[in-house]
Amino acid sequence: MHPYRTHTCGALRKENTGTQVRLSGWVHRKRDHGGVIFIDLRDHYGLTQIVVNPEQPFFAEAEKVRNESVITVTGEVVPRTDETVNSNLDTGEIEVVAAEFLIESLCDTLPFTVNQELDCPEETRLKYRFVDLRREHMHKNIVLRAKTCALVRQHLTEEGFIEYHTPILANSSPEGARDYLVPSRLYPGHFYALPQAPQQFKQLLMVSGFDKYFQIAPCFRDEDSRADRSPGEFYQIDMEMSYITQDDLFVILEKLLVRLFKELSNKEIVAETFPRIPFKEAMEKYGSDKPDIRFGLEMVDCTELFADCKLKVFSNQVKTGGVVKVINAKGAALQSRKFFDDAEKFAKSEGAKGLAWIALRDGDMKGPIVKFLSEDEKKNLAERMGAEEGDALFFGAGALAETNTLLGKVRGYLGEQLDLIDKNKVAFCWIVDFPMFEWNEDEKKIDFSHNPFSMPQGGLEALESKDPLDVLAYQYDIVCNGIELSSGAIRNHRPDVMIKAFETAGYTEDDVKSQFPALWEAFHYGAPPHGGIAPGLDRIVMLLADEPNIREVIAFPLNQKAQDLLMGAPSEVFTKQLEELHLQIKYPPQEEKK
RNA sequence: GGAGGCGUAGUUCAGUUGGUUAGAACGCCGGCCUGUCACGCCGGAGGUCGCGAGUUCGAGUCUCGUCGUCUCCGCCA
Repeated sequence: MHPYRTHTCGALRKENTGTQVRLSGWVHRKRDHGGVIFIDLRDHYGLTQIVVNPEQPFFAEAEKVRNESVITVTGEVVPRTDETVNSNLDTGEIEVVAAEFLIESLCDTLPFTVNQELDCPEETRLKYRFVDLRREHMHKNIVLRAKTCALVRQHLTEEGFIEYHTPILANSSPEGARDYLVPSRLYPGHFYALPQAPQQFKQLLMVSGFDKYFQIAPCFRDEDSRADRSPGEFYQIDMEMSYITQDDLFVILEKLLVRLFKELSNKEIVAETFPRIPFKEAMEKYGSDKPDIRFGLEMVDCTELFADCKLKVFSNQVKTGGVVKVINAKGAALQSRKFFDDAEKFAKSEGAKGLAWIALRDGDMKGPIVKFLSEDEKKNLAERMGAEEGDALFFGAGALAETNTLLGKVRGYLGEQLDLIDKNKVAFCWIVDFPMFEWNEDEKKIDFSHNPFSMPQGGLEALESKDPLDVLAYQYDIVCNGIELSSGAIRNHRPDVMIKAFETAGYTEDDVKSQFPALWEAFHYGAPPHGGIAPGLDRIVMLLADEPNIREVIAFPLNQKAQDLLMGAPSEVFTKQLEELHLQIKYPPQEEKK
């Protein structure tokens, strides 16, 4: 076997002039001038130009070698003349003149190009992921992901955290997402479940007397995918701490996230202490519990201004307990009629009955609804909204929750259409004070609105004295640019408070005991107050890399239908394997086995 | 489970009111070229227009169905 490289393809500089080197890598691009061939040789580290002269015995071989074949070249480092220096390359001041040329392995005709990143179907990219990952932006993303993990470990270790490993073969949990099950060979009819999150384990570690826990934890959920949600599996930066308040935790997480974005992206962090927005306020102002606060367009309640309005769409809502909410799109009055029509079309596509609007131009209010408004109503509206010449107002009217959500979507739409979103900024916020319970209209009962293990604000006293629907929880979300990075909570570590909370949601003490035996037991043996959070690693890397799709930051993602097109998972298994596991397959009617 | 967008060469796309042999760029194959760096020039191959049915003298184009794919809703710590 011949020796491989002495240097990488990103290493050589002018100072290396005159040395004999050996480089190995992929043929990134070839420029064949007949008399001389230039090869851009690529490896993980960079590109180096190789020169092959015609008198060499391997010249014909070099002419034939296709892009993405792997070669090893030996030769001298030669400085480039001033005119031929390539300032786009780190190694652009030199080139290597080939004296030996070895083909390590050949490349077939490619399914898509590596040296030009043209779009191609994701299906093809996933099937040839090993080629796709060679492309610069994918290669960068995966490296960025590794850097993110390294920095998380470094930072959290410096902050006194310890990384733990929790089981992958865990137990099925009754609430939450659908589990991935693993059949047990030793116990017929029994199953492990892959963890949806190491939630209970990390809480048990706190009870076990450890203090600051973290884990870059794989999580498995059998749910459908989205652009920002990978199917099947994803990673969380899972954290838990004892003796901590909500505010303590916020400071710790702010430090981590600010450091990640400062060191790994060029983006401007809008505020290093993230605004804390109560859930209710977020819904009122942004119509979302994951608002993008890189832009304004906040919704303002104008309900009472339209109590006696001639426009029935508004006044009827006011009379029947609904609301009228308004957005002031500053400077949008001069947009075309099509702009307003499109906005209404968007609102309708989201389920709105319509989208009223008013444009302030030529010193007056213009728009289809203006004729129904009195002078007083116009004046009060303009005052409430701070509306001036050049602004455009958009209206949502209806039941409170639906109007908030709908107009919130319109807000996002307008933010994009009016180009108000600065892609170079990252705006974090905390959503706090989530309600502990919510009303389940279908089943006519009170449900937990998020995590049943959150500590209610005010503890036992609040549960006993307040209307359950008014009880808030120490439950919070961290949101970045309109993407939810994580939920978290100060946990409920008191069995008495737990029983009361579960009773409120219609469960008995026995339910708690039987469904969550480990935590229930553990909390009877001295449990410290504790809390935590678990920001999604993939989503963070997605934001750092500015990728719109989470699969762009995962080396081998499943496709939308939870298939691995490269490896062929999921696949059928041998009958013997099924027998060992005491399993029999019952196919759905249309999919009889061939 | 539901809705929408898309589906034409290996890849990205064009393709007129339905009308002759479906085009371009990149890639591939062959030839020419000694300083390029998205090298250049000449030539060539490559297509079941996703699939099936229908309307029509005639369908890439219109209709219906079906499959695939992406996005969204449902679902989701």
